[in-house]
Amino acid sequence: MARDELDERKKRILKAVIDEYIETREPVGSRTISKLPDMDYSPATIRNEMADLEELGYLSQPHTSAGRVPSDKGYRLYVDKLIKLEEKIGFEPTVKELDDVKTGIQRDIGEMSDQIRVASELISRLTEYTSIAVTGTAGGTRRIKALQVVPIEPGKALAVIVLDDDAVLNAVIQHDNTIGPETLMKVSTHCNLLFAGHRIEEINMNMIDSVSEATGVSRTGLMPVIDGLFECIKKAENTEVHTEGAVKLLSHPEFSDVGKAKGILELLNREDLMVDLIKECSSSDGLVIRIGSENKIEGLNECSVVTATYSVNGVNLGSIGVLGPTRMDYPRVIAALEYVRKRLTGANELPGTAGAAVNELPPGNIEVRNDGVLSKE
Amino acid sequence: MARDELDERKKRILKAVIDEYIETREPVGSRTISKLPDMDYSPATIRNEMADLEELGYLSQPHTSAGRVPSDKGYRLYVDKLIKLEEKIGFEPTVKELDDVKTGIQRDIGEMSDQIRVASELISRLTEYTSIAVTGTAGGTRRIKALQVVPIEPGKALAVIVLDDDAVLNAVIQHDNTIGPETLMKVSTHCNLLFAGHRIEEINMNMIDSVSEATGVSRTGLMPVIDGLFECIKKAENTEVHTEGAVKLLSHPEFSDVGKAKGILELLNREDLMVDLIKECSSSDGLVIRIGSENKIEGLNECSVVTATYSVNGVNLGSIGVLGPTRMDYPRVIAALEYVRKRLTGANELPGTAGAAVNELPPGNIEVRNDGVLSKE
DNA sequence: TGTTAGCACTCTTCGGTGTCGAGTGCTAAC
DNA sequence: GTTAGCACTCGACACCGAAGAGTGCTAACA
Repeated sequence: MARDELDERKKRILKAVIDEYIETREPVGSRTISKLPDMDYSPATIRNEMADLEELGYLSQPHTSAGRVPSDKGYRLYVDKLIKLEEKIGFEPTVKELDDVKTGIQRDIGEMSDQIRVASELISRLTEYTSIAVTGTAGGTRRIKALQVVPIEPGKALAVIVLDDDAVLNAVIQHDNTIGPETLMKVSTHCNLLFAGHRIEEINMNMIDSVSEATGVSRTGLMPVIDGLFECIKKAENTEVHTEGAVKLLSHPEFSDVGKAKGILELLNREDLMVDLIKECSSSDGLVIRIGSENKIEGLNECSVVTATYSVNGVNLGSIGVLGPTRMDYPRVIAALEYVRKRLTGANELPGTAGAAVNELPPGNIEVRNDGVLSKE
Repeated sequence: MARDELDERKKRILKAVIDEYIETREPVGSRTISKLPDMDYSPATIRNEMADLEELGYLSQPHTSAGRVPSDKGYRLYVDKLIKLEEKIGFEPTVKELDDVKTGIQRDIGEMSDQIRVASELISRLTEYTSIAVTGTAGGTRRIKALQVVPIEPGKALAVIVLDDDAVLNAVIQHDNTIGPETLMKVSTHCNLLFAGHRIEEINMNMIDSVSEATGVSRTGLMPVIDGLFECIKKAENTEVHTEGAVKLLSHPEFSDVGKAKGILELLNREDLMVDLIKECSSSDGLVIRIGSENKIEGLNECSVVTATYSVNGVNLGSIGVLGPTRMDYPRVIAALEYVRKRLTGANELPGTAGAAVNELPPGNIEVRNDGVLSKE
């Protein structure tokens, strides 16, 4: 049936109901809607339309004599078709917040994951929701800029690698005591010369043999060093999960039941689940929105997650997800994630995209509508 | 008046009331106490004693016809004088838990603060309360074991320091481009020779001049390098706060009110406050217990904090605090903190104290009593 | 003198009842 | 197709009374 294609009035009413519900968290009645500006219908008409919308599955009623509440399907339509573009990007953080982005994101050296973490913190503050940052799995695509092996004491050394995105990694090397410090330095210099500019997985036996030849250290003697380098990279690849503003969940009345809140906070601590949750959504380069039961994790059925994946220079930095009740301020969350994308990309001065990033709206999920004045107070 | 010195029977009743209250969280009535084994008095007698204890400030009544609830003063006496030694140390973690200590605490190299963090996690799991780990301020007392300056690219280098407790620290050095990589290596070697074995604050102008002389780099040219070293140490000194098991707060019925829970969880996120809270208690080398209003932080008046400070080889590693409701299982918390102290000290093989640590009970706060069989089911 | 039994009293908890109001669905009129 | 009117439903809230836990006090007892 083509009945699923709503007419304009139904869409307007649905949007009004959802906007209202997002704001008040009260089931909204026909009278409330009919009183809105630019809503020129009587409560009775609205009632009929709302009954239709309920039949179609976009709204539901907590009990017979209550107003209507959006269903997951309703929210889906809302984020896909009903939110206007301006609502999404008409949004600017305060000066203070901008400063934070600068000091946080623009620091030019150090762990790249710091950037995502700071961004996550910012997003949590901007949206007043919990944000989850997942970094990592970028190691494979990054190149070695410099490396050094630092002798610590007999049998112990420290491998230090600087990657091309200025991340500094180190790992301890335990070697049998046959290599003296001077030799180790020579190994270090040669490895640096040979490996710089390459990705870690490009290191091959030829290179190792060449180092072996130049330094007089046997292949097996070199292995602990090579292992140390790999361990560095492994550290960088290790996905890190960072949650920001978890307590904010408690501000939302949907979690005023401690048991419920506890359940979700416990899920937040399950790093494996969070990685799945965020990563699963990060295939696309845009925003992905998961509403209520669309989340596969049990216990998140009353939550929505909006995820954005960030990459700079083609390097995947990580993803940030915003977690809140399904009754979430979607426009604001989308705006915040896109805003930070712009900053993050701009801060790293990727030529050609820095300024344009804000216009890169998520593909597919969002569509611009220019009809009726669906303004929201 | 010497009335504050309670007779044996009052103490027994007080302890019974507190034990009972800790277990059930119900105001405890005279009948309940009189039914306990080894409590050979009628409810009426108990009632009289309880009335006295209330008058003395050790108990209080939520309302006229309710049972009694311990006051902060009551808990104070409880932890100071009433808990038996066996209750405190008769406690062993499971095999799984022991493994965790081993893999976590015994890792022989890396950031020392990891140890405290793992210990904190363990304590939270053992006690089912929230634990707060504060590390740091140890940098000043640690010595440099090895250091290295790694050239990264023109104008940029990386300072790496290994301290005598095997902590590895690094910081980025930005220098004007007058020092070439070879010279930098020479500087590195000379600094390593001169500074190894010293504490960072022992580095003086004489040493720097000596490096300057040997390498031909001017004093001012060397300063960025020295600054980088200091920055490393600053990183180590930077107190880090790590909270474990914050969600567990929500398990306790005293925080079933979301507002209350939120308030405390927000406090937990305030690193500055947590550092104050934990550090303030860490002057002594034993356990410090702060009950309810004894905590200076407003909003923690219904909580107790038990803090232990850990040091190995005279080096202060940090402190761990356990945060829970005043109705906390003090014996268990004390046991857990002492148990971990033993492990932490043992793991680092401090001769002479490893085995004895468990007997080092906190000075002053705890006293052994051998009277009446105050057994607890 | 210390202990205990008995009893009246207090105060919370909880289930039941009644009212109020918001909101609906339906019908009939416009 | 829209709207006014009206009966109906159902949750929220306040009120009431019974039940029960626990107390303080008094008087009797060892």
